[in-house]
Amino acid sequence: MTARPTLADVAARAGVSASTASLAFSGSGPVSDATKERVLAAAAELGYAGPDPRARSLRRGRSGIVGVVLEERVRSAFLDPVKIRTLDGIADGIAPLGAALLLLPFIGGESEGATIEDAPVDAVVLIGCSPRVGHSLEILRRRGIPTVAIEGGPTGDDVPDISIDNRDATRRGAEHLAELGHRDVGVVTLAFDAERTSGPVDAALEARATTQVTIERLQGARDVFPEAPAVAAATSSVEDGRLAARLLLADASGRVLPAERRPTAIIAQSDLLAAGVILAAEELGLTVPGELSVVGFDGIRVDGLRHDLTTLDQPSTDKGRAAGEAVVRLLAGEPAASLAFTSTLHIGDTTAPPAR
Amino acid sequence: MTARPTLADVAARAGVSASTASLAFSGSGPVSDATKERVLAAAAELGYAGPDPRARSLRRGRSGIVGVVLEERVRSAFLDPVKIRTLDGIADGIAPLGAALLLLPFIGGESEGATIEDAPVDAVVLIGCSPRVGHSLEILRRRGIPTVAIEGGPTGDDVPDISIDNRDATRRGAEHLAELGHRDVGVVTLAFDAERTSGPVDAALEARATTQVTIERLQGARDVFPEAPAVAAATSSVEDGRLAARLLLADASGRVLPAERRPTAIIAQSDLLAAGVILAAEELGLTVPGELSVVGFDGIRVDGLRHDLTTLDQPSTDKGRAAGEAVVRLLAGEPAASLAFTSTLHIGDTTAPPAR
DNA sequence: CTGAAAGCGCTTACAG
DNA sequence: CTGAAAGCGCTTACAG
Repeated sequence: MTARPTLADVAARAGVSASTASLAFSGSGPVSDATKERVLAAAAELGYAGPDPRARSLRRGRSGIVGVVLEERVRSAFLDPVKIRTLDGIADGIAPLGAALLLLPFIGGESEGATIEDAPVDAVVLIGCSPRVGHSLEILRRRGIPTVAIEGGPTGDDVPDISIDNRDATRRGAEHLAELGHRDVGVVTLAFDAERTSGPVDAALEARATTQVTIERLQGARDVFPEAPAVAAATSSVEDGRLAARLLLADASGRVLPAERRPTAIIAQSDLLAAGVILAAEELGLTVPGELSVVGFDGIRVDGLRHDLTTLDQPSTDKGRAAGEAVVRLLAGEPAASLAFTSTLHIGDTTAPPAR
Repeated sequence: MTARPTLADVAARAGVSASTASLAFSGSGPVSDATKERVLAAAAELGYAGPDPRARSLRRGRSGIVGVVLEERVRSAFLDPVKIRTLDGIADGIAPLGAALLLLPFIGGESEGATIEDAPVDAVVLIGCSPRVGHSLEILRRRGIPTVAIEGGPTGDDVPDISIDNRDATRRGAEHLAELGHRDVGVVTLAFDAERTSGPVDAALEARATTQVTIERLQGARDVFPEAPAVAAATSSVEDGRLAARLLLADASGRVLPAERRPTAIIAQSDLLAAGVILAAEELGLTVPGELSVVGFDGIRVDGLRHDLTTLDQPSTDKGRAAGEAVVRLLAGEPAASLAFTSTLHIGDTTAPPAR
């Protein structure tokens, strides 16, 4: 026979009923050792590799798969170390489920295929806030799929949101600079909108902002330095941090500004951006922290950075793990609450009193 | 009613048969507009979100999911830009399928849950070679799941393997150095074994090597410089590249070796390692390429690196896309052949004639 | 400890 | 264009 063998074939060959054969595989019922052995032997002879997961998941009502909705395509999502850690935490958090992670493209992409609209998932984790989170939530609610958001903004009572103290944490970083004596402080921000507009931040850009995290962290900086000029970076990367910093430290022709016309410190909204700021400073002949203090955000180790960055250490993995644990709870029919984590100010060697 | 509505409920409410309701949703048969509308209206009233993917996949015999087997846990896998690009290419290649990607942990990890042994996948892509690839292939063969390997080494006729010219490409990079006049060349390699042993490479380490890529690239370097000393890095990262390079450029106390006792060029087996080599050189006061030439491998843009790295540009995304396309072909019942891509030597500004 | 029966929710030939 | 029927492959109460 060329068709793949089924449990019925195995049962027939072993001379038992399908029910008994099923029990022999799942181990969830009493089967005599002798029978079990006979079933397994028959399976081996037939080349039967175990119960079909599709049939099992229909029957059990569970697929054993947890979906993760990424904001962008795979490539861009995994360029961000924080997102990777979060994903790793999710994998950890759902470990008791023994479920695998299904990468789901953000709806709105033209992917006709598996989306949150029809993927065989038992639960979904939404990563990152976005104007379209609302729409995703609606679809998932309708499908009755338990959902957890990470930094999803307001989600409603049925969807736990796992977040961090973006504003408070940034404020603490800013206060650290203020205590060192800094008065002229610039900010290098993450993107504000889906178009990832880069360059000096003005009221118009702030008004059309859709990225909660960027706004909250900017507010934290402004809580201490209300007049701080800000420059938006297109992506969270060293290179874009470098470009943004040059707008704060150099003139149009790329020459370093005189000391009284440039900030003595820069608050970057991510560690990758901060690494770019440091790079820009050093290229312009400015020492860090002597002539420029730099504060980051995230607490990742930037590969290749030779500084101990002063930063707000956020628990990315914990965030993911908490989301995973919330999924486990929801699937067990238990309530799962929203949760806000606290970031820790790590004082490294990139901040010091200003030279003047 | 509190239970989730089914297609039968919708059909009943619309006053049609289940078959017709099914057709209204799938669009794969002739249904009058009026009937279709009635069905959709009934679905809306009942809050029916569409056919259950589990039932559909059982009936159709397809789940719409392609599994990707990673060598390690999520975190480590996504630290490697080449792997991310490959994944992105796979997503691209299987796009016609409209299938989603399921991240499967390498078997052998203790994950009890969804593995290649029982995940509801239509096909699987194995990324990266490893001693355990053989075992994975056996399981997948038994399950009758079409499989494609990327750099999987010898896989057998039924499993297409997508690879690149690791040895030839590296040899071309080495020849470029030879033509520039280099005679004393060192190599910084990727890991040889699962334990990721780092440090000077000796015969014993080479003998127990399990990573095909590392071996092939080392052979390519030895084709031109048979005596080249090699140092293994634990991971493909800037930091580990820096540490390995120091073993070739400095003495035990960290002082730079005299010119006649250190290589004039280093071949690194990845661009991240090459960036680390450059970093080490600059920290030791050596100029690149004046006092040290550096060749990388991969052709990724290393975030923050201010050099135009001389490297072997490998088509990572194409590799992934080809694997995805092979999956599409296998699922269509067509044959899919193994494929070897060619890398291109990109001559940047990190190689020059040796000073002496 | 084992078996007969029902059914998970859908799709697909097959008639009409 | 629409409906009745069978069945995808399994698991789970329920009897015995």
